Amino acid sequence: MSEDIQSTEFIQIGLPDSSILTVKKESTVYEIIGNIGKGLQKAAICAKVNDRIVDLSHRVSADSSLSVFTFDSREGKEVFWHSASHLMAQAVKKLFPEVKVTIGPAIDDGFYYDFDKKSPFVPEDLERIEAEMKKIQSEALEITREELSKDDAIKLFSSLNETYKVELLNELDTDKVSIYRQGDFVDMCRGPHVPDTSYIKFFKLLSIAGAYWRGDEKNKMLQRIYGVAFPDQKALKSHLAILEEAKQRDHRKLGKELELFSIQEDVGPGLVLWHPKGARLKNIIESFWKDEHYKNGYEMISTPHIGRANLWQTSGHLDFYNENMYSPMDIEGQDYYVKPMNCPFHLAIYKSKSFSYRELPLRWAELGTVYRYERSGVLHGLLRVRGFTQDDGHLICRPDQMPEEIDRVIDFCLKMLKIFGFEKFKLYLATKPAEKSVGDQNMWDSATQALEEALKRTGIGYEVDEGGGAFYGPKIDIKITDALGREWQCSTIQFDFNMSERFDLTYIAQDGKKHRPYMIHRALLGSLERFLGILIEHYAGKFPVWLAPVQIIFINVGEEQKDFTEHIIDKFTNMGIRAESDLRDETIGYKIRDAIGKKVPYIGVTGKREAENNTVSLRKRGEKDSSEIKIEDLISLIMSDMRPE
RNA sequence: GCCAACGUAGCUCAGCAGGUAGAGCAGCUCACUCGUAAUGAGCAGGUCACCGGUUCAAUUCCGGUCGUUGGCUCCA
Repeated sequence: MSEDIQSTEFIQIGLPDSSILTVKKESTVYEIIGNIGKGLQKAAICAKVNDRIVDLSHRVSADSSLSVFTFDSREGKEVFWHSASHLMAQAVKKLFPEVKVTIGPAIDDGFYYDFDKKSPFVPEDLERIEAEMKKIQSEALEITREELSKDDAIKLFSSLNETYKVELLNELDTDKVSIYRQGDFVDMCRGPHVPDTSYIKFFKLLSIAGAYWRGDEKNKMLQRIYGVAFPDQKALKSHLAILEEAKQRDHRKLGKELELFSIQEDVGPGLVLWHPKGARLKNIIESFWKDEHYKNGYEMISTPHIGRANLWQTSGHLDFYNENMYSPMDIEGQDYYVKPMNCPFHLAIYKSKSFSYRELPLRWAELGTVYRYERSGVLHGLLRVRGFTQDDGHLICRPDQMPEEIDRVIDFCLKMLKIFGFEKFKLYLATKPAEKSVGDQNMWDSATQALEEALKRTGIGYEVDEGGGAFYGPKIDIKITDALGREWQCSTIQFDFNMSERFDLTYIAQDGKKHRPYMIHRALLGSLERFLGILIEHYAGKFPVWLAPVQIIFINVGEEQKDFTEHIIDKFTNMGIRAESDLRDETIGYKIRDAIGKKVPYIGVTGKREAENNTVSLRKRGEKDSSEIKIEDLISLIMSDMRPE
């Protein structure tokens, strides 16, 4: 090559900090990163070259932009975990050659791989697989990408008897596919991947589960293995610690320990029994909820648990929600159904008189207990039950009032959730379901648009959940993030053109004619059962004073202070403070320990000194030291925390 | 509903190559009267989820049912 064209052998790489790096043409991404820094080169997992995420072995042949992803980025994690799933698949194929591989993606907090295996994996298999993975990891097998034609790929995977891969290939409409090899393992995969198996240093296989091929219950059930992996030991350990912490906070465990609720076989799965302390908690939330609703312009209404078939026919539930409803009961020859939703009753109230445009908007709310058939396998503590109390509400308004009503309800909702200690939210716009929906397309379009505009006005940002709407309309769902960073959906704001049609709702407008109002269903906490389950885990059972079923436990030091302690309890109880005493003939250390286990905000010790001074020795939750406080001061301390904010 | 695991005292869990069960905690009684995370002793507590089969004998083995758990599908 002559001197004068040498310049064309170099290309320019633009970095995110807008600096330019000049490198040799056909350099690998890995080499280029080496020019940025050795540390980054070592930590790099994949990179984005001109908006395409590529392997580090990717050769760059023209001027490009480049950004590097380490494990700390979402992209880096995804590639890392995806490679971990391949490592696991390779180990499984080695140990169980007869197994067919299917797919193995990264998920939010780890990865899985689905295998078709005749006899399911047993827990001991996980250890063997982990050991094999360790071996392959230490061999540092290079992970290489190849591109080949679809036909060649089909031939390849047919020869390997990987029928699932062949099935996937047959459905691809591209001509060229990529495969990745590591040692003797080959998988069809878009990639990218880490450069070699040594990257996947620290991992743990967590669980085995059945999963349908392609997520369709009509298909064969495959064997799924879940795992996590990290580039360093500390991260793995802290991840496992979070899993352990989640176990400790499990609302089913705490619900039992703190005597909040039970779900019993003889009563029925998915049916919650609220014990005194749990009912206390639930009642506190309910009365707070009612107060807030009155303050925010709502009226409370109250409706029955069952209704005649006619009602459910009119509402469309018998046609569209039947699989979630329980069989009817016969009352004097008429079919009655237990309610799966409250709305038909609310609309029946609306129908009972005629409304002027001046009376709108109506905001009606009810803590209505509904019953839905849930398949046995989906029940889960308080988070998924068959009977639950919705914090339901319906807004009926004129079309011109609609945007403001949606704004108001979103605002109300976020305020409410913040009061319960949730700070992070995600908003979703759920659009028309592909199958099973009512109402014409225009209605769907305009309703969806109205919700979307309201979402935009929040300024929080939102995602679209395509096809996630209810059969009767599009909706906004709000997800909260709890203390452990887990997301939960509670709130839902659902547009409903359909129900007002079906019930023929009208109001008299200024023109003296009947017009159709708009209707919104909304639940802020969702289901009280689920919300309480989430709250228990969010607070790890250590409820703030205003929610704590027991706010203070008094412990007497000796027999002589029994009367004094009982006198205090009476006083506190009269003030509406939730106080208990432990007057047992036990050592104070024992009773303190017991009270700490109950996670109450305050423990008050009453001994000789306190009885003489009319004080209490106050020990706050989480603190080891205590301090003497006057009874009156203690009362005002607790009283000042009786309401949130 | 599907795949897998599990179901023993109020709770957490041992145990049983088949001979009707044991611990700790909680409970009760007694003694101790105690100053901030377990005082000591004693007592009581179980149709080993339920139904059926094999067996001289089943908590143990086999089958079914119910329930729970981890997922899948579905969802507040």
